[in-house]
Parts: sequence; structure tokens; C-alpha cells
Amino acid sequence: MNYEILLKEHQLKVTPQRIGILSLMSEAGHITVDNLFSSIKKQFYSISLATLYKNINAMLKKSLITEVKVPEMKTHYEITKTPHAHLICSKCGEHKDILYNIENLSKSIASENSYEVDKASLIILGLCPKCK
Amino acid sequence: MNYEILLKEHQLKVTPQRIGILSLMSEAGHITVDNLFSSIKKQFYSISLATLYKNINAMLKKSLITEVKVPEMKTHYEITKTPHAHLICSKCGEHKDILYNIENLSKSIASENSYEVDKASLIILGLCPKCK
DNA sequence: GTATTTGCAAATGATTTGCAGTGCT
DNA sequence: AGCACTGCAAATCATTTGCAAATAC
Repeated sequence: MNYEILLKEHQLKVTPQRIGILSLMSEAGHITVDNLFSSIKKQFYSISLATLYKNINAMLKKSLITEVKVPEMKTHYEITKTPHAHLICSKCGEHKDILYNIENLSKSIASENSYEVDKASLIILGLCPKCK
Repeated sequence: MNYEILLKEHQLKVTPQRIGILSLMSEAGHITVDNLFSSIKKQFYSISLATLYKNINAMLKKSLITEVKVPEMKTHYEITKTPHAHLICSKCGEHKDILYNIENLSKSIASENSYEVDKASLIILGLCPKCK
């Protein structure tokens, strides 16, 4: 994936730090702020947490990345993909994207209640095959 | 609802503060820590935030209450009910419980991936009829 | 060249902990 | 009586802000 183009497409300036953040996020699939910070410090020794937060917020605002709020866990961040569900192991933290289109379900629930959907989140917590 | 019995059933001691927390939570349906704190101070002038957090954590551990992590919003708490979906207005904050059983869906997704479901959360954010 | 981003330090906000006193069973 | 709960203050953890120097375009 070309992160420079991705950033430009979202009207964000290209900086080495941002490319680093995106490549780590892409590699991990999903990542917390803490883990992202300790990983990225290996590339940018003097990067600050403030910079990380500022960039996360800038990319969230442009919807380049998405926050995934998980019950009982820290918030995960991922590069924005087509809507999908999340299956997460509460023991080892394995986090799989499930190609289940939650748009149909959320749209039908919303329209039954005269709502207009903005976004939907389906998160399933459980034990993965190895941990159970 | 009888909160004294509810507390005892969950092996928690009965205190006036806990009854206050539960009745406010029940009345509101869903509530944030902040709102709960400002409401409960009307009943218990000198209650402390620490007490509120301790009680929330104690009741969470016993599953008497449930946390609902909502994208872009503060965490909501509710008295534990049968599994259901959440439909929330991103403008006015109206929060409806939807009697849609997400257990079937989450179980089928989990079993396809050899997971064992612990809990599932379906949250739909959008605009309510009044706000759109 | 101008505007934005970075990194630092400090400020703010959220949650937890320790402890002495009180209340529940 | 004994143990858990409350309230306070302080500690910790998470996130944001202001500012000067560096960088993107």
C-alpha cells in the first residue's frame, strides 16, 4: 500500500511519522496507542506521544483510520476498510476482521426506528481456538 | 425493581449509594459516569467520584451492570439486560435498546471461526427522526 | 515563503489507590 | 465483631494544549 498517496487523498500532508504510523497499523491490522507508541519509537527515537495523538486525531477526522472501541479492552485503531465485524479473543487478543456486511442489518434496524445510519459496530469477544 | 434484592443476588452489600446508582441508571436507561455523578450528588451531597468508580467496577465484575462503549462518545452504563442492540443518535444522544437478538448472529460468526462467544456488542450510530 | 507538523513541557481529564473512619450483616 | 464500603487526598494513567524550531509543499 502506498501511504503517501493515501495521505494525499485524504488531504493530509505526508510526513515520515505518518507513514510510519500507517505502516505499523497496516502490519498489525489493529493496534492500541500504547503498542503503536512503543513500536514507532524504534523508527523515530524521539517521537512524542503528543505527535502520535495529534496524528491519530487528524487521520480519524479524515476517516483515513477508524477507532474500534472494544468492551474491557483499550481502543484499537485500524486503517479504514469496508464495514466489517470484529472477532476478538479476550485471552490472547487475537483480532480477526470478519467479512460480514453489517450494513444491511444496521440499515434495517435503523429504518424500522426511522433512524438514518451513520456508522455501525459489531464486536464479538470470545475465546479463540488456541485459548479455549 | 427491587435493588436490594438485585444487589444481594449478585453477592454485593446493600448501601444507600448503590441503591441510588442503580435507580438512576434504571431511570436513565443508559448513563455516563459524569452524568451519574452529577445526578447522584443531589441525593448524596458528599459522595465522591472514587466511590462511584469503585461501585461501578464492583457491579461490573458481578455483571450486575454492563458497559456500553460507543464510538465517538463516552462509555455508557446500563443495568444488565438480555443481549440487545443499541441505536444511538449522534446528535441528541437518544439511546434506544433494540430487541434484536445478536446471540444467533454472534454464535454463527464465532463458530465459523472456531471461537467460543463470551459477549457481543452491536452499536448503531445515526440520526434519530427528530434530528435528521 | 507560508502554513503545518514536530517534540517538549506543562496542563487537563479520567480513573485508581491508600487510608482512616463508618456502616452493613 | 469483622469485613466491606465511604470519602478524602494523593497517585497514576490518558489525552490535550501552547509554543518554538523544523519540515512540507
